[in-house]
Amino acid sequence: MAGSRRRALSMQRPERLTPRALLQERGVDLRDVVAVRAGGRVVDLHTPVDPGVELEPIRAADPAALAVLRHSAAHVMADVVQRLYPGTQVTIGPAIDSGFYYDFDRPDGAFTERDLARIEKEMRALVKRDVPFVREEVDRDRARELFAGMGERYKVEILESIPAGEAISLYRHGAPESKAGTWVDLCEGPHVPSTRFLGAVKLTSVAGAYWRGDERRPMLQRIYGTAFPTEEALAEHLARLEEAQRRDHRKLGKELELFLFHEWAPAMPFFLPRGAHVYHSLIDWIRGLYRQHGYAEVITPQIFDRRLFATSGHLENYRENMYLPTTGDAIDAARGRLDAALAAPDEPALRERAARVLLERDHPAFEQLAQKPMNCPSHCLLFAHRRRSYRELPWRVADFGRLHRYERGGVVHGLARVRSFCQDDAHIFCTPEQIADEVRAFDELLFGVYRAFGFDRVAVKLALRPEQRVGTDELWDRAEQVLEQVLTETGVPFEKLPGEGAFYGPKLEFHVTDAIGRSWQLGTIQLDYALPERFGLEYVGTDGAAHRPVMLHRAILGSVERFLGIYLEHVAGKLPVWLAPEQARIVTVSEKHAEYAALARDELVARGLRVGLDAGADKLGAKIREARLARLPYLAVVGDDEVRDGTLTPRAREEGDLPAMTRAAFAELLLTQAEPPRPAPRP
RNA sequence: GCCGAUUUAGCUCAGUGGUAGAGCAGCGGUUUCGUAAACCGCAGGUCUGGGGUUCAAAUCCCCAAAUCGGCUCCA
Repeated sequence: MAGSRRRALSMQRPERLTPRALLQERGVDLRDVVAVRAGGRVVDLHTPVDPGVELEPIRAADPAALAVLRHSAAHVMADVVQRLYPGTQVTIGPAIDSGFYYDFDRPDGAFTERDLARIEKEMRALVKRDVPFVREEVDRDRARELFAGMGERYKVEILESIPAGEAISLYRHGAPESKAGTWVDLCEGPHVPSTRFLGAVKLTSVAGAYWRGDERRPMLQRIYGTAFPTEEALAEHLARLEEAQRRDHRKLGKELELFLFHEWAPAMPFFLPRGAHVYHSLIDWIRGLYRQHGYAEVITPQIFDRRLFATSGHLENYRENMYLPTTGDAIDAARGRLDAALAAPDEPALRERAARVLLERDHPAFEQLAQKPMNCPSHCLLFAHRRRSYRELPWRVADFGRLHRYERGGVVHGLARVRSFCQDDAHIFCTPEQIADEVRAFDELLFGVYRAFGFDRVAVKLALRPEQRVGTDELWDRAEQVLEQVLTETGVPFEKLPGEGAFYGPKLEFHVTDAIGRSWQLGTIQLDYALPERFGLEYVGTDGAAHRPVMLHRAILGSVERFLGIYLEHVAGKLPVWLAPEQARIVTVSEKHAEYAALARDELVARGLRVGLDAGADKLGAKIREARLARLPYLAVVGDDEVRDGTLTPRAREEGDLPAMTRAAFAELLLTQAEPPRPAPRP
């Protein structure tokens, strides 16, 4: 066994030294060395390594140091928590992208903001004392005895899940001479040499989290925090968080009067005129691209007989996310039958029927209808409505239909996750031979669209078959293969996500990185052999025989709602001229200039521009402030000079003051920028 | 759905058991002004909804809803 041989080797070779000793020999300054990279692994300075292994110090400023530092901060936090709140058990506490967390099982309730402040204070004190971290390898039985003795049930469970033969390591920190003693955790490491390296720690929030992420297991208390080598780095991080808060699309949506929510339609956005304008502009732009790329747009119903979704498999596989509406008539009829049955309680047959009405799900009045959560099934009906020829393929059907999906209360979030939305959805019906070309063409179109919006970093993921799925394994094999092949051919780097595919087919996911470094999934293309099968779709091939088409589900923006939210945050509410609901506003210096300002506004509006007018009694400064807060691309000042010369003095959102220009020149300036972008080919 | 928090005027928020407040926005008036907030006044509230405790509830307790941060799930 590898583990025991490693131990045996180390016994034979007592010359194994610690990286600290080895680096000191080489005269390396160790003051800011957090850990070392030793033959591809990150290890502590005090963990002996095999002689001759390549050592590369990781210094505090190195990005790789952050994870080590934060994981150590999690230990310090757990130590403090267990001292302050006796009886609390520890579970796991990893470093994450933005910091770290530790999950606790605390018998006497949840942690409050106040608790966080208290814990943070104690952590700082411990950091200041600069106590060392020490690693110790022990055998499994000793570790079990240790944690069982401390009553740490979760640690014992983790211990049991460590594969036999793997080394069991403990980490201690603390001052044995002090009253607090040392604190020990079952941990793989590595850790910083001593608490001094945790330059700046901050606890950020508390949350519930299931043990091992499983909603059937106990709910634990998770404390989130973050740590940086210096106070400056922490301050920078907090500033970034504030920036994200400033850009929050929910806040911008309210401030810029784009959309709102109401508790009578939870998680279903209402778009105000300005928001609706942006929304429609996005759709119109995509529509224009469709015309160039051989798509045909269709309109399909909202509500269907249940048989549509029984055929597609949605009622079986997607039921928990579906709205199953009914009609007043159906309810009244059911109620009538129920009343009649209850009025004749001596009739066993009627009583039985009443019982069935009460059971609702057995009664035909319920679940007769289904609100569509996806467009694909109705597109299958369109395909099937007459005989199709191979000459018609690929048939690309686009649909901006409104979709409704019931999402659990805790998961909805602004525009990012809603219950009513539309996608830039299209389905491509094609022959198996056409798949690769279609995926390639889509890929090209998608990258062009993202670049047009300023999303330059795109990550591609290949989501493979999930557990709950329709279709045979052979179909899945073929589908997964073809997607992987196209990606490999086009040379797009990608990551595989096992188990993440849709229930009807594997998919490519396209994730963009926004202006402040966050990643969002937007587009997707999904391969589907199953739906054509279920709907019995066929086309006549060159051979005169019937063949089954393949279906590709694809979207570039994803949901228009979600895209709008992400894009608003990407541009911090500063919509470009082509999308801005109000492209410019004429503001007057005083009310004397109102007449000329109205004339200028009318002229611009007549040229198709979206121009507002502020001729009110406020001072110029106030009007400018208001226009700036509304993030208007341009304002144009009108005072005595402009009225005299027949000009406007524009002020641009980005460039600031511009020289006075004629009204026609200003119109030209706006018109050139009002042109929607053209998706550029990949460089 | 689960854990925790929040909900007071259109918006942002103060008010912790004893007569509901501020700023901004709105409306009216005064001012007619040159690049991020003129001045004065007026109006605006079943304190999210329902139930309870109390002489008395925005405030304490219970139930529900919505929202926020997470978990789980996803476009």
